[in-house]
Amino acid sequence: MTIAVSQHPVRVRIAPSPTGDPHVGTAYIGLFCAAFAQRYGGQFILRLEDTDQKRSTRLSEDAIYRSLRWVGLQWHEGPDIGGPCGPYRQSERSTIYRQHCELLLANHSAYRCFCSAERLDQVRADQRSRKETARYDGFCRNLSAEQIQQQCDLGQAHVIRLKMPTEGDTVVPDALRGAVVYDNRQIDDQVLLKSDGLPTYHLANVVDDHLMGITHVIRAEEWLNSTPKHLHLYAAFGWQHPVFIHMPLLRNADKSKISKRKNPTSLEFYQRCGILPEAMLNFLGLMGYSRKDETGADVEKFTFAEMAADLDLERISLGGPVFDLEKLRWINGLYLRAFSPEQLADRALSWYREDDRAATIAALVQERVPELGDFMHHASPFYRGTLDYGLNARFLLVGAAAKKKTAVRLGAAGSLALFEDLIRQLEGLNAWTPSHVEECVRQAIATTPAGLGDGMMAVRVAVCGRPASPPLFESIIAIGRATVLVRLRQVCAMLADSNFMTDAIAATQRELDASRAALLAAEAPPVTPSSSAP
RNA sequence: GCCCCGUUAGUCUAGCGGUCAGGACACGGCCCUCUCAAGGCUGGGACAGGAGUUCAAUUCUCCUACGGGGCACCA
Repeated sequence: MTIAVSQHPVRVRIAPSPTGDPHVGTAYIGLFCAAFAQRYGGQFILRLEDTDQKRSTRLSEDAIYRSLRWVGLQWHEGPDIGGPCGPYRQSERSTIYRQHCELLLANHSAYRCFCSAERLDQVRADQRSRKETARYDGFCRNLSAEQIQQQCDLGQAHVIRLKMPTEGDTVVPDALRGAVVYDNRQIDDQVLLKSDGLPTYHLANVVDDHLMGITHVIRAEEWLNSTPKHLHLYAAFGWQHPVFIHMPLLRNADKSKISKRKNPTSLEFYQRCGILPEAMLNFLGLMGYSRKDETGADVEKFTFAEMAADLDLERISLGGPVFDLEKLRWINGLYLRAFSPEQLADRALSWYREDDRAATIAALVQERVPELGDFMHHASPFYRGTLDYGLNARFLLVGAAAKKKTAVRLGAAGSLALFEDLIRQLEGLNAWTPSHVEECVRQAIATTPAGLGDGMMAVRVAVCGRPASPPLFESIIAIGRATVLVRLRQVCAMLADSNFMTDAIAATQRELDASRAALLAAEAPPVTPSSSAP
C-alpha cells in the first residue's frame, strides 16, 4: 500500500491536550509529522485540544511549547504563532463546532440526547452483564420533534450524538495496515457536543482537520478504533477524509502503553537531566522505524534533516516499541562523545545557563557553598534524573532516624503509603509553589504515625537522595514536578520490593567483607609455595 | 465480555518465497589501560505454535496462543 500524496500541499498536525507534563509520545508523533511535512515540502501544525475544561491548564500549555521547541520541533502554525487557519486552540473555536453541529442536526446525521449519566451507566452495565459491546442504546435517537421541543423548553441539559448506521461495515483505510473492517453494530452513537456546549475530541478533531486542510492524519494507534466514527463524520459533512496513518504506541518495559507510572514520560525530565534534544529526537526516530545507508547497512545515528530527507512511513514497523532508557542513554553518549572538547564544554555550559532555574538553584545552594568547588555537589540533585539510594538513604526513607529517640519507624508499607499519597497530591496540584507543596507534604505526613521531622526526612531523601539539602519545599519546586514525581515513583517501586532493605544490607555487607579480607591478606605472612604445590 | 491491531534474541530493528536470518543496545570473555569510561576483537542468544499454498516458507492464507489498544458528556 502506498501512502498517497496528492498534488495538494501536505499538511499534518499534532494535537496534544494541555493536561499534564509534556509527553514523549507527543514528541514521537510530532517528529514523524514534522519529518513527513518536511519530506514533502508541506506544513506542520500545532493545535491544542483543550476541550476538556476540567483538566486543561495554562501551565501545561506553556510547558508543551517549551518542550517541543526544546527537542527542536518547529511548527508553521500554532496557538503561539498564529496562522491562516486559526484559532489553533480548540477552546476558542466553540462557535465553529456548534455551527457544524447544527448542520448535522439539520441533515439528520446527528440528534439530541437527553439521557442522564445514571441511565447511561445502567445501560452499559446491563450490556456488559449480557456480554455485549457497551454502547449507547439509541434511546433518544427517534424522539419526535415535539418530544425534543418539550425537553428543550424545560431547559433540559442534553448532548448531541452522531447517528451511526445500524448495519453494514465501515472500512478504515489505514496507510500502514490496509483496510480495517468494522461492523457498524459495534460502533457507538458518539457524543459530539457535550452538555457544556463544548465538542468532544471526535467532533473537534474532524472539523478542525478539515477546516485546517489537514491531508494526512498521523496519530497514535489508540485512535484506530474511533476512526470509523470520524469517517462517518466526514461523510455526514460531505467532506473528503484525509489519509490515516496510525503509529504504533510507545511501550513500557512490560509492553503496556507507555505511562508515567512505569517510565519517565515527561520531556522536561529528560531536558533537565541532560539528554540532548538531538539525541532524544534521534532515539524517537528509532522507535518503530529504521534507516539504512546506500550500502544497505543500518544507520542508527541521524539528524532530523537526514531522517526527513528520505522518510518513508511505510517502513514503520507496527509492533509497539519499548521505550528503552538504556539505549537512549547510549545514543546520548554517542552525541556527547562526537563533540570536540570545546563543543562539549560549550554545550554543558549552555545547558546549565539556559536552564531557567539556574538563579533559583544558586540561591538555594549559596549558603552551603564555602568554595565554588562545592557548588556542583550541592546542586547536583537539581540536575539529575533518577537517583541512587544507598543503605543509609533507605533507612531514612522508612523513617528510622536512628539518632532520635522519638523516631517513628514507618516501615516500608507506611512510607509507601506516605509517598503514594504525596504523589497523588502533587499530581493534582495546579499551582506549583513552595506553599502549595508544603501543604501537600504536611497533609501526607499527617495521615501517618510519623512526626513532621521524620516524615520530612523521608520525603527529603526520596526527592534529593540525601539527608542534607536546601529547604525541602523550595527544592521540590526547583527540581520540578516531572522529576520529583519520577523519583517518588521510583522510591515507591523500591519500597514495594520485599528485598528493599535486605538487598542493600547484603551489598554493604559484601563490601565490608571484601575490605576486611583485603586488609587481612595484606597483614598475613606470604603463603609459602610448598603449601599449595605438594 | 465484545471489537480492532500486533508477534524476528531481554530490548530496538533488517528481512518484503530460496539469507550461514544481518546490525545495534544490554550481557559474558579477551585486548588496550594507573582507575573508570570509551574503543577494538569475540561469545551466547530470535523467526510464538499448528495447519495449509508452494519445488521452496521468517516472508503468503487460516486457526490457536500470547501481547497491546479501544469500548466516556477524556483526549
